[in-house]
Amino acid sequence: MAGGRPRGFDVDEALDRAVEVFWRQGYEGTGISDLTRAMGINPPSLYGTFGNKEELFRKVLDRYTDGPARYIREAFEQPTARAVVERLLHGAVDGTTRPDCPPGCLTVQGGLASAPAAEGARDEMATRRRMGETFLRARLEQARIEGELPDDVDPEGLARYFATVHQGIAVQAAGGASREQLHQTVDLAMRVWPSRADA
Amino acid sequence: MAGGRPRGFDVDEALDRAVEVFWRQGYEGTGISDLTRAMGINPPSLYGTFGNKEELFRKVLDRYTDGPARYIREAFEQPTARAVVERLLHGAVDGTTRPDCPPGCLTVQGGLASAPAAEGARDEMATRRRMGETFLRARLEQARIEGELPDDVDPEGLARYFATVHQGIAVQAAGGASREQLHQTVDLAMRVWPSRADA
DNA sequence: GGCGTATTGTAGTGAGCGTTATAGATTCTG
DNA sequence: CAGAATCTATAACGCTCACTACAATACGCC
Repeated sequence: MAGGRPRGFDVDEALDRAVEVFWRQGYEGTGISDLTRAMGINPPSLYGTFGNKEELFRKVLDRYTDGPARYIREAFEQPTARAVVERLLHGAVDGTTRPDCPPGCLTVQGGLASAPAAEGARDEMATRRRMGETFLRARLEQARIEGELPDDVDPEGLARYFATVHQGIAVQAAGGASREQLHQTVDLAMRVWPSRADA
Repeated sequence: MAGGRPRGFDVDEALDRAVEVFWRQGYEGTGISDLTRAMGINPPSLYGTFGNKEELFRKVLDRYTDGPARYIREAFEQPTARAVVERLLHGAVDGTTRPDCPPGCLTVQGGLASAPAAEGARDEMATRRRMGETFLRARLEQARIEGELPDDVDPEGLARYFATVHQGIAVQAAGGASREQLHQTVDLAMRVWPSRADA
């Protein structure tokens, strides 16, 4: 086993550049030349290191989950279910309106419709969106068991509502809505949270 | 002025086919060959009749507004602002989950991120999304003046909230959510509607 | 130093993109 | 029927797409 010529670029740094390009232009709107230019490498380096466009995109999604979309995992560390949801939605607002990043959410931008050739990437994005909703639903079920939520609340329906708001925020941000405006929207959305008086 | 050879296809019928293709595959995911195949015509007929891809897409958006998205205009015919919003959101659920059409909303699918070349189409979709929100805001302002809404309500913020839910529904539908599930989501979202007791 | 190995830049692959030149077909006018 | 006008199909345009052969380069190991 020998050494071989060392890689001339930092993999994570290159991934960060790729995240931004896919984020701004979507999967289908991004060409390999856009990526190589932003990453500062040539096509053979890209293919040698990341496989192909779709595999690179999956690695970009992972990097996105651990980076700009870290707020999702962090939200679930909150002590109460209500705090989890508040943190999730307000975090989404901050994450989709960062001045140094494209507006919107990587897993939504261009992940709704696509040519058959991009089906793999589209399905991957849909799966990741569903995962967040599933986690939230489990957290709400736990909250009902623990008494934080009334018994007559439907955790699945409530989780879907908040997921809908979450994704709506991404569309709003992509359309140019401001951070302040969307934080206000989240405050409104939180009014749906069931109070014990409701039941 | 002479007659010339008559057109061998129905323009509106061809537009309907184009609507469905763009709806399913997005603007960038749709090739001219996809369109000509679905419309049953050849490229010169497409270009002679509709201009080019972007002009065709604008005509497709118009046709979509008068067809599958008719519910938006119709919602504003309701007598009260609350009924307008209810009709708007429940109409959106039905429109984005039609069994005979692609799931989701044409003005959202692929309208969030794109290559610079598709900027025109993207801007057009963003503008149309904003229009609905602006109309709704005006209707809510009117409702406050007429006393249907309390004075301390912010029509702009409330309109943005419902627009967020509206667009979130489109993402949910594109991801496979069912009609029943989303109608339930709308019922939850409507709980934000301000009651006079709130103020 | 020489060998094996991994990464590099250059250049190019076939396929598909949006678009159009060209010529034949079909209509109305005179 | 002659001629102008319009739409048609075939075929191709230049360009970009995702992807890769190839040969040169830079390392660890013996």
